[in-house]
Amino acid sequence: MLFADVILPLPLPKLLTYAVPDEWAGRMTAGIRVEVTVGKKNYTGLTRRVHDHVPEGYAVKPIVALLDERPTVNEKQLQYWEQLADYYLCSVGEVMKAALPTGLRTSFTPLVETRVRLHPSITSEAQLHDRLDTLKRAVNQEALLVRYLSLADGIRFDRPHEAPKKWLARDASETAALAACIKRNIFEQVTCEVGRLDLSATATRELPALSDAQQQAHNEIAALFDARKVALLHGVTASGKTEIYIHLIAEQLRRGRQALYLLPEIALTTQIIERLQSVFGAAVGVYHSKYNDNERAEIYRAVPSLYRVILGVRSALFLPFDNLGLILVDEEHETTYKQFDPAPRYHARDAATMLAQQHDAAVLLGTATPSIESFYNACTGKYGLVTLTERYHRAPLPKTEVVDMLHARKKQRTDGVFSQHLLEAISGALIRGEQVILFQNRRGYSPYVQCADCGHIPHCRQCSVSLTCHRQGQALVCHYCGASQPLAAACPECHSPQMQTKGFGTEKAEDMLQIHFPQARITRLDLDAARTKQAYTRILGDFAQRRIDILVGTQMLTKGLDFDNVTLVGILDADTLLNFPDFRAHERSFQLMTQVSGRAGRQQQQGRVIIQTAQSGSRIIQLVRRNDYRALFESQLIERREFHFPPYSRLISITLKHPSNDVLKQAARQLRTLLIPAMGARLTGPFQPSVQYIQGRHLLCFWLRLERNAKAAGLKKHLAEQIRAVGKQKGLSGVEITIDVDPA
DNA sequence: AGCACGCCGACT
DNA sequence: GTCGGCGTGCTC
Repeated sequence: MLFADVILPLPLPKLLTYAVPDEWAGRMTAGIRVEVTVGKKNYTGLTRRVHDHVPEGYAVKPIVALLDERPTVNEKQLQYWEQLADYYLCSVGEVMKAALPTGLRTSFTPLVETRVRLHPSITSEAQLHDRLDTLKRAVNQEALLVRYLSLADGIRFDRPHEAPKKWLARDASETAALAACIKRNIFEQVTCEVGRLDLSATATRELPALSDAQQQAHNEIAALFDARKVALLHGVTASGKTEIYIHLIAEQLRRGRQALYLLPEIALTTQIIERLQSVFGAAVGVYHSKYNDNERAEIYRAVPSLYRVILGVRSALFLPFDNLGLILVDEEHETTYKQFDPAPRYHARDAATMLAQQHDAAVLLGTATPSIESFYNACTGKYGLVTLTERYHRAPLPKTEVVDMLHARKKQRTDGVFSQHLLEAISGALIRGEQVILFQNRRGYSPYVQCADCGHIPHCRQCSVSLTCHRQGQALVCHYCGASQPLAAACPECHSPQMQTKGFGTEKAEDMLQIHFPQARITRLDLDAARTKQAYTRILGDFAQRRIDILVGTQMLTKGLDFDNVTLVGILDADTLLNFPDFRAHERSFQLMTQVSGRAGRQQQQGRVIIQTAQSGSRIIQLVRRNDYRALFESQLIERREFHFPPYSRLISITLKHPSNDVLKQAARQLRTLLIPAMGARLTGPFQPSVQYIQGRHLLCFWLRLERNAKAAGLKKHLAEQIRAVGKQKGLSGVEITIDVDPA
């Protein structure tokens, strides 16, 4: 008698065991999708281990159905899932949910097409002519046959050409004629499975030539790969990292190995897809959250057989690679690589190094602004560092100017949110026919509204945040729960009609800009303007085609887009970045400002960056101005060491949520009591996060700082057990506790 | 995650 | 006296 331990898409702490019916015993191995019953419901699960240990203490249920002939998930993948579940403190089932495309967990429907072919009773030219003669004056039917023959491009009677019905019969009369032909046994109809994948790309270009600097960097990277080291490529913006990537990928393909090229969600544009396809043709597969369930399932299936290069977002790490030789993590510093909401809360950069170890594959992290963690790893010798200090084609780095907004306001050298200095620079650029990018890291019209008479600020009913004003005061929106309401004309407290918008977001900036430059073509690029992928692509396309003069947007603008006519970048309000309540605020603001600055400047002309801030003396602002990453790194290290933050500790954040503040506090006290004996000073909290309740639930947080050594694994296991124990206590079962290992 | 079980308040 | 609220526990 055989049994199988099955991974299920449920938050269960362990696997469930099912009996394998004898008829399937021969085919049963790990990694096979099965349908099983849990309680009263059926789920698609995945076999992990097949064994003959008879389970005791419960009645074993049989596997209901076998969904695969051969494993859908290979042994390497299964081990990878377990490694991630261990590291990120979640169940293997939760990893499976992230890893297996939904299309493979539900019924996956292949795309079918009705096709038409010559009836099998027609086996020779003579018979075809006989059948044609029976048509007599049915001109439509005859025309159809002629079209079929031209589509077929020559007849083979043993294996007649199958023409898609939609190509043959394009309107009602042709459809009627086709039906008549089928009735006359001239044609027969067949249903065919067709793929959804577009495999039409062809390689049209040779490998790009590398400059001396690129070649040098390439050679250093190759040497690090030989030494089995992760390479960190620190290259200034527009230093031509992509050409190096293409060469490294080509080398893997020559060795018969696969390459995975990871990008943050938003940077996966047609620009980069086309660039890779032009060199590698149909060997390039793209894996993206914008594809639907069925398309993703097909790409998954095509990875071992068809694709040699995968360009994808973080979930592409879970594709069934059989011979992975290289993982590129571009824009390594991007926080969107960290999955936040459902578990597994994994970081694609770190998960990539784990995957690479398993495949003995090389890893290259690329960025203009390395994360403190990665640069630290490079400095301590864990990673190897490769630096590109000059821009491609020797284009100069942009010149950065800082406008002290406090001073400018005093001297009346401002107009609304703009300094005269910035307005003059924009004006100059427009006159010269050059394009401008303006960055404001806040969407909406204004971050809050306030009554001029009583000072009242409308807040969200469910979350402890002020409501953001959108569409020039047409709506008040909560950025945490999404709730939206119209902005009342009068103050809800004192009925004064003086509700004023305070501060500014991208919408207000766009409006005010249009007043200053009525002739200019101005467009906004933020989450609201680019709700769909089409809208996003259209705006970028219009900007690239110079149909837009000024682009105003949030960090969406910063993601590695290259436009060759942008000479001016304005950062409208650096203060919102600098004052963010987070230990990474300075690192982040340096990254954002540097990345957005990198959009300025074209091939031979130096670009210009203007930063507006009330904190012109801020060290971070000075470092951005000098483009001094090293100094940023050194200063951050001092802070991180003092407060025991990463890279000097492994940080785990624990968040408790509950509608009742009292229940929440009790749960937090309990958890602290349970953890303190083993954790001691490693545990801090509970403390209130900057947003105290979200969607009607109060929040409390803990921080756990673990040593960067082997002891961490034991403590992590202990943490998970104690959290489960809190959930089992009477009255506390409703408290939701989430663990975030290495929070972004 | 779902689902059943069970212990308390408001109804015919 | 019963209906149904959701807190609790289990799923193989």
